[in-house]
Amino acid sequence: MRIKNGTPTLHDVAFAANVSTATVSRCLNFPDKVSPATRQKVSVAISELGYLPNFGAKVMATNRTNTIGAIIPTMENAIFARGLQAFQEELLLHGFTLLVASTSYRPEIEQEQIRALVARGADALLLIGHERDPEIYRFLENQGVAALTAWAYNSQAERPSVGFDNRAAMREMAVKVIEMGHRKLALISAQRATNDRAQARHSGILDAMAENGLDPNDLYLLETTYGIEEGAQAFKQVMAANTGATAVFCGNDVLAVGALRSARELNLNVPKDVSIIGFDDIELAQVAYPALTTVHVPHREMGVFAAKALANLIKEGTALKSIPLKTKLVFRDTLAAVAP
Amino acid sequence: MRIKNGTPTLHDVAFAANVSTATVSRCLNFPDKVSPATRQKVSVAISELGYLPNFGAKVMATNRTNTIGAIIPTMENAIFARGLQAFQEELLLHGFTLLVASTSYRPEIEQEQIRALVARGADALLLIGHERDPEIYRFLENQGVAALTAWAYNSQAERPSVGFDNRAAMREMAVKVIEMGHRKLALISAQRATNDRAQARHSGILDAMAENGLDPNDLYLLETTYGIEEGAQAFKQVMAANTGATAVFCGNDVLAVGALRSARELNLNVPKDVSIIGFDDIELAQVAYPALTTVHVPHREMGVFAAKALANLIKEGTALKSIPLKTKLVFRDTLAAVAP
DNA sequence: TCTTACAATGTAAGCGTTTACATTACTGAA
DNA sequence: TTCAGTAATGTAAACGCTTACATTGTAAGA
Repeated sequence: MRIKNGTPTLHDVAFAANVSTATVSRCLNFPDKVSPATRQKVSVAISELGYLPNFGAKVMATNRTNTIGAIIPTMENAIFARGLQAFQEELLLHGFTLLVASTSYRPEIEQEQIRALVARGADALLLIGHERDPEIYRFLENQGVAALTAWAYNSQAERPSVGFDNRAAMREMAVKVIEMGHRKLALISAQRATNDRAQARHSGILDAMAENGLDPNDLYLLETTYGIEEGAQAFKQVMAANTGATAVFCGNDVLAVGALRSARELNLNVPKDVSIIGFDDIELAQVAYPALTTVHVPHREMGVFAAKALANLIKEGTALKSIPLKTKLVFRDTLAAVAP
Repeated sequence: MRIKNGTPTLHDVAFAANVSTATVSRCLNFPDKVSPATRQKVSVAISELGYLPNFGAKVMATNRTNTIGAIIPTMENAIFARGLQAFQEELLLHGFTLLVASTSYRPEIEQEQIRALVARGADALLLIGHERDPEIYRFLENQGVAALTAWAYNSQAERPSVGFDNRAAMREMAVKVIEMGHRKLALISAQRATNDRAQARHSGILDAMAENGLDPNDLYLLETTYGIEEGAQAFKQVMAANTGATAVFCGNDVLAVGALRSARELNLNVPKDVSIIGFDDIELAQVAYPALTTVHVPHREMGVFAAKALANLIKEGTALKSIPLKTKLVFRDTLAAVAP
């Protein structure tokens, strides 16, 4: 049997090294199951032929792609970009490759993408947030594809997740804000209907208000989409609404930075006239002027943990379990006590 | 023949629909080659069985994964995150999935990743920058995997790329700066040895200086790695060097924002005492205070074009060709004429 | 009515691995 | 020596799809 024409196959290597295909395969996958002499012969043949195992054949035979899919809203959001980067780096350490899809925060697209990545042979999936059609979970189960949720942790959720408690984190921040004398609050939130993190953050503020005997109506709520410009617009609306809010929470740093810009345009002094609070602690928060008070979220850590959990699941069969991560309030220059 | 046990296969569908496997396959891949009646029968069988084509078998039979790999320095850099996001979105429109790997700007890791993605069956690759070991290009050719370069365009480069002329863009900016009276310049650059974009930007400044009869020694050059902190450090060094530089170019906006922070700490007024110029025009540039003068790069556009080119190559065989994109100077608040 | 052409479908041969099982080659103990 | 036990290797059967080629069915033209 000669080398036919195109790329060399296992057979070609076996022929060249004068061994069987099984031995070559073993050399590649279980080197210590083969005698050193044979190993040597085979590796010479491999490099001489420039052999590279055929991916499809391997997948077909093992039913594994060593690929893990991640489905996130968008990489343009630094929090996901950072987490995904860490996720990918850790995956690499375990011999996995990352398949990426994005949803633009649209649930129906997410469904589609989940199916697409499963069809592409993803061995497991990383998803963002808990909330989704139960049917899709059934689908994943049927296909035998595990999914881990990130960027959200909820002790009540029955599905494994690695993340933090959005509600508790925001509550903690709100308690501080209220302690500083703020009584009229505002929240510029992301769309809560399709985003359980946004929902939780809102609830967190309400929790803190209730604890301190504030009327929930003293929180002026406004929803908008993601973006600096959107935050800027929303802030102007908040101010125009004239609710007397002295502290404006923002669902994330990007919105907060937009709000900050509007405040400057409105000639409002931050934090003297109004306090602005972000969430996430991305680079933007430090760079903004004044530097943003915000909630620090361990994005990289989340990615690393998620990758480890998924890799261990696939390689060792270690069951997924939820991992709660800690957030931290970071006080910079946009929050001050309310003037007496 | 019954459904064996686990997941249903083409055979099972064929059996259930009472047709041959070939017909089922055609229903899936060339629906119009099949009569409507059969199509109906088959699709009923498919949904009843919950059939999903086996990825490995498909790959093996077609020798295509419909997967395209991208190898970038890091997603944490907003310019790549944004471009990659656009790339992925466009890929999806063409039925491809994105495989992501990152290099942390390390050439040896890039090599590894190129091989890894090819081994993982990527139909084509997106790479950043031209400079790399010729051997790896030979490898790609042998494997029949096309590669397109992005984030760099160089009319002399023999390989196809979609991007912009870093050198010309920086030259254009430097010409403006010099016109404003700046005679002593500084550049906080990324590592040029492993980054042809950084190299080109440096050359661009030198070009402008030569055109205007400035001595190349009047450019104080400092190399550092990527990061706000790094930019801040570097700026302090530049000032400490006491070269009399009145305009400090930065290899990218992130470094520039760091420089800006240091300027504030040093009680230097930007742009009165010193001008700072960035590159990329990411969100940070608008948010920084004062807002950064920089070179706008069409990152999303680049991703979209790259995806289109690669998709057309794989589906239609359209040869890759280089696409030059335009940059734009954006003047904000960190550049001013030198005081007379 | 009989061709002819073409549309619809079926048959079966790959595609290149992995791996259970069979075989052969060694080693050390009796 | 011989034999048992183990280490090294070989044989060949999957894995589930696509597709070239063969066959059958159908409509139009003579």
